[in-house]
Amino acid sequence: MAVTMNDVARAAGVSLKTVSNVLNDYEFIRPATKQRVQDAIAELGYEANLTARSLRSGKTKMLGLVLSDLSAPYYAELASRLMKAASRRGYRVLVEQSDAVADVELNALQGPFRQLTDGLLFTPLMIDADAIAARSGGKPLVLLGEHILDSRFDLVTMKNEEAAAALTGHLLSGGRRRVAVIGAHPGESAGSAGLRLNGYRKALDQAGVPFDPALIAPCEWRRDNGAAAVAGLLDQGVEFDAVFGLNDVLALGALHGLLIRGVRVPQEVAVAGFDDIDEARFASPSLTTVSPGMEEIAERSIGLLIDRVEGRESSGGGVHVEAGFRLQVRESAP
Amino acid sequence: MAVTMNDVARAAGVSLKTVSNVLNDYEFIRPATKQRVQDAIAELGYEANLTARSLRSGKTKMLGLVLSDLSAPYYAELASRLMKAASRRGYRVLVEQSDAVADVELNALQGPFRQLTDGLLFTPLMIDADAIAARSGGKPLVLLGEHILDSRFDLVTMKNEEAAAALTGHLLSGGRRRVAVIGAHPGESAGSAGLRLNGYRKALDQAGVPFDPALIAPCEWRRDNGAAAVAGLLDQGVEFDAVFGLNDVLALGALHGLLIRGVRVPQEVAVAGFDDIDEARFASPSLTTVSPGMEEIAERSIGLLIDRVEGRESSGGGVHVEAGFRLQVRESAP
DNA sequence: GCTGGCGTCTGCAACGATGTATGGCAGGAA
DNA sequence: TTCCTGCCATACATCGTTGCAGACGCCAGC
Repeated sequence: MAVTMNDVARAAGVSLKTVSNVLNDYEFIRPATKQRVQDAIAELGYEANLTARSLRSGKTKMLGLVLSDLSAPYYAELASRLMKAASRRGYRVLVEQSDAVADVELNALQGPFRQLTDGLLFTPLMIDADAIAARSGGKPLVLLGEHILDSRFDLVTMKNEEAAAALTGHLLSGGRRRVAVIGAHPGESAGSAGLRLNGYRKALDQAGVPFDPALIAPCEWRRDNGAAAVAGLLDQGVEFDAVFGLNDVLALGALHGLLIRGVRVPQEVAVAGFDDIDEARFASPSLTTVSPGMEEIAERSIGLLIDRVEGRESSGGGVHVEAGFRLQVRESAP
Repeated sequence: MAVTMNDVARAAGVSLKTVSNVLNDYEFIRPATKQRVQDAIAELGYEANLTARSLRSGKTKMLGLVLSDLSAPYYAELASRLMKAASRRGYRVLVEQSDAVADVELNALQGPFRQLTDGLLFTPLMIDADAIAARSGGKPLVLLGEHILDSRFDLVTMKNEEAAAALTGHLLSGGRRRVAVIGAHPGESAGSAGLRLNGYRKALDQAGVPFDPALIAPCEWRRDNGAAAVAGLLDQGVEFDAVFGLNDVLALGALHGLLIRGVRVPQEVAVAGFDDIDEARFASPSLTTVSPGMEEIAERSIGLLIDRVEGRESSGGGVHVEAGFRLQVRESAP
């Protein structure tokens, strides 16, 4: 059997509760007593039973993270950073993959997963604000990403529109005039795809370059779709001198698709992405992209969530954080 | 407050324990009683309190996964698959990143992390078998990877040596004679690097090609090191007509490094990797590599661990599983 | 010398579930 | 009838911790 607080109490010649008080930094304990208890703890190798503590206190010191797929590089990096940020503050992160399935997202909000965690970081993809509001009980919830913009919820996001505009502006200032966009989600305005497309259009307007719907290729954000999309454009005879992949894996897929077809990058077509995943630096040619300040996103969202969990942040309305971004100009679009 | 079993019992007009019995599929319950209880559960929206259940039963239905860095593509994909495999069997996975720091690895074996989980999947990098044996308490433990080969422990691994030999054989049969190896770990024989290097040497021997130490570039398995290593070889004037990156990110880094220096792949130098991460298919040129049967690794290791946890597998000695592999021939080394 | 307050420590109950032991009530065997 | 056995349900203790209320001793103040 494991050593319990009772064993420690007996060994130190104090009551159970005094041991508990020592462990919880209760103020009024004589230094001598405290020392005796700590010695007993060390001697017996006592470790607090986290399950019992959770049952009693109602806190698990775990935070939930819901995202579609941990194997996507952007999410993998984000998860890694979030876990480190949480760890620094004494929390663990429990990850749930939704596979972008609505039912899974709903269950993560209220099922056993929620019960195991003190607060939730949630990337909603398939469900809307009302569904979230209806399901999410009293526990703290911070949304990640941009699919929901609702004053009821805390949200940590990036400057999608500005960053996309800056990136498009960079392409235009390099003399490109026909910038294809890959990965649009038609009809969506609040999601990353919609916002980034908005930024693209704004940059075109500002430069006086006409918008051509033929240049917009809709698809899901998967690597192979990037390659397929440029192949489609080439096959349809659509002329373009630059490609803006709405995220990096799309752009990298597009890069691959172009090179396969013998199109030179960046001489004939420039390619740019969004996210600045590790891989972007080491592609050939290396990928021009936007760095979304992931470290800031991780730090701020964990900070905000823990503040809520521990009752430090209690402003009623949803707090809205926008992390900064940085243009990473590399070989694919100098 | 949340609904408890007591509320359900009252609503159904039965005792607390009867509700518990219904939930745990106890055999002798009258169908009518069972129905009444289930109705009450549905009506009140009762959900079992997992923390209380854990405290009482001593099981958490969580498995621990210790790896160095979740943002490495190989680990991200592995973690994703492990989580799905666990989920199918009613378990969750709690991930701990060790950053390849010995202390963190040791603490994962015995600290609070261990307490939160019913069993552990562990990728040891910095600590040896004796350290593991000394720290790991009575709970089930399955090792992943190849740094430890000890009959005391269960181990799920891949056929590193055979696969590396097959890959090297492929390069040789394509007419290459000077195959550089990137990512060796000098002095290591049991780890992935050592085993893969062994396979390389065996394939050379079998083909009667002499081994040249000048072709072996030691470095840590990071993307940038791949590029740096080929640059180093080129600068030193070492001649080579193929590069074997001991994992894919090294190979991709090398690919990048070669292309930057104007070396044509595969015309002048062939490049091959190991792991078959998603990115390998979409590199330019696409990367020849070895697919290590990750799905099988995930399935077998989770299966083995849960068998241990639930007491189905109780053979004393360590079970040793080797997943199959497949050569993925692509453009970088046709 | 009594009261009041402060510092220090203690006992009891409770968190919400499950294991053990046991108690009824049938119905069949002795 | 009596005893036993099989089915169904219950009461109580228990897992290891923390919150609450209070007890105890000591000193200051009057």
